[in-house]
Amino acid sequence: MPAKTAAQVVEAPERSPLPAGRNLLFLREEELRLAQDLLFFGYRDFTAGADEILAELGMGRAHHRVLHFVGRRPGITVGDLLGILGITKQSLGRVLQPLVEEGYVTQTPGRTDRRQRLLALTDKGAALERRLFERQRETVMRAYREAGPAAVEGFRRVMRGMMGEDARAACDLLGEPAR
Amino acid sequence: MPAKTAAQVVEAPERSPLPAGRNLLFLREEELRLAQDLLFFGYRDFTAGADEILAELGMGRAHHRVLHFVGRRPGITVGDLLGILGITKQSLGRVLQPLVEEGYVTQTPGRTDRRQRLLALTDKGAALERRLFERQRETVMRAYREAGPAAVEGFRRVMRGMMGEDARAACDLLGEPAR
DNA sequence: CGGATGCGTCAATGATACTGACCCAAGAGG
DNA sequence: CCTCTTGGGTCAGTATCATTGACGCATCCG
Repeated sequence: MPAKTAAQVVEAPERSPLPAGRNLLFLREEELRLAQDLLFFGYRDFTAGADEILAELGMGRAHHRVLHFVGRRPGITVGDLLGILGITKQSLGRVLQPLVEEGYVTQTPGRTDRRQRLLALTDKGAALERRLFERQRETVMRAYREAGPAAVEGFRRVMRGMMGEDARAACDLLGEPAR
Repeated sequence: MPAKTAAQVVEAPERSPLPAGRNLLFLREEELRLAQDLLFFGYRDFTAGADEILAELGMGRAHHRVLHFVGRRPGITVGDLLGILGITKQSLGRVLQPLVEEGYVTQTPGRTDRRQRLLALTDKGAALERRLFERQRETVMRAYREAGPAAVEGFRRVMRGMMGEDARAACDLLGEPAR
């Protein structure tokens, strides 16, 4: 990952009578309105495909999130998963319990601390997660292909910039090599 | 069943230090996993600030969406708003009715078609919408400033690419000059 | 007139989230 | 051994956001 801080100030004033320097310091109203629209529609359509699959199985988006993050960090503790999802123990329990009962997720006691229940995907769980992943891959790959590699890097930087400190740390951890 | 045809369609001209073959597939998978993480955390934190304000007023995200899109297209019909939001009449009614009763939104009969109820924000509604807007502006402005103008353009292209046809059309309409 | 359209509303259901309280088992420290 | 804390599960109640199906009403239109 190139950690370039190249902030190109040279920006063509497309449809704006404002000077370029001001664009950097003052986010014009219409730009933010557009961002709101993009996030609303984009996020909705990003999740739409996976939602269909989940609905067939009587699951919701929350189940997918559990499958995703458990798949990303096998052996994660319940407490860490709660921190990532930002929900309460009870909310997680309502989703996690069926996933365990139906054989998508395993719970194994921690070696050093046997109070912990380390979570991992079963083959069945990994298969479902992959199915959901592939569906979303179509959506994201199309967007990436249309937008081009440079746009993808920009997308990542902006999305990351909207995250708070906690989310950034959690996101960084998820991207690291095997724990 | 990987017929070699699919694997060989990979674009050749890229002479970057990127590894090829399996590693390329691995990178793509990791890229998409990262995209999933970014969208989850980014969208959540993007809406978090406005959600706090809404919670104080006993409202939810759905109320904000109505205020946003009605403010964006004053005089919009109920049917058009339903199309944009992608929800049912009943779901909208449960949110819209309180907004009208509490004086955030007005309903006025259409001039040409008196069956229509054209929606618009009152001063009170516009003030609340602006309050929510300013809160989100802080989040997005910080992200835009950190990422730079080129990244912002990339972000827009990618988000737009993830939208379906309907959402793109709706999004384009919203960005057009005053109807 | 009769059908289609725009809108509101009824009832029932489900997914996702919350708070507060309580319990159990296991680690940590006196 | 005996508390205190921590990781985890669970119960009860509540709220928001969404669904489907059906019905009513006013209005537009051929």
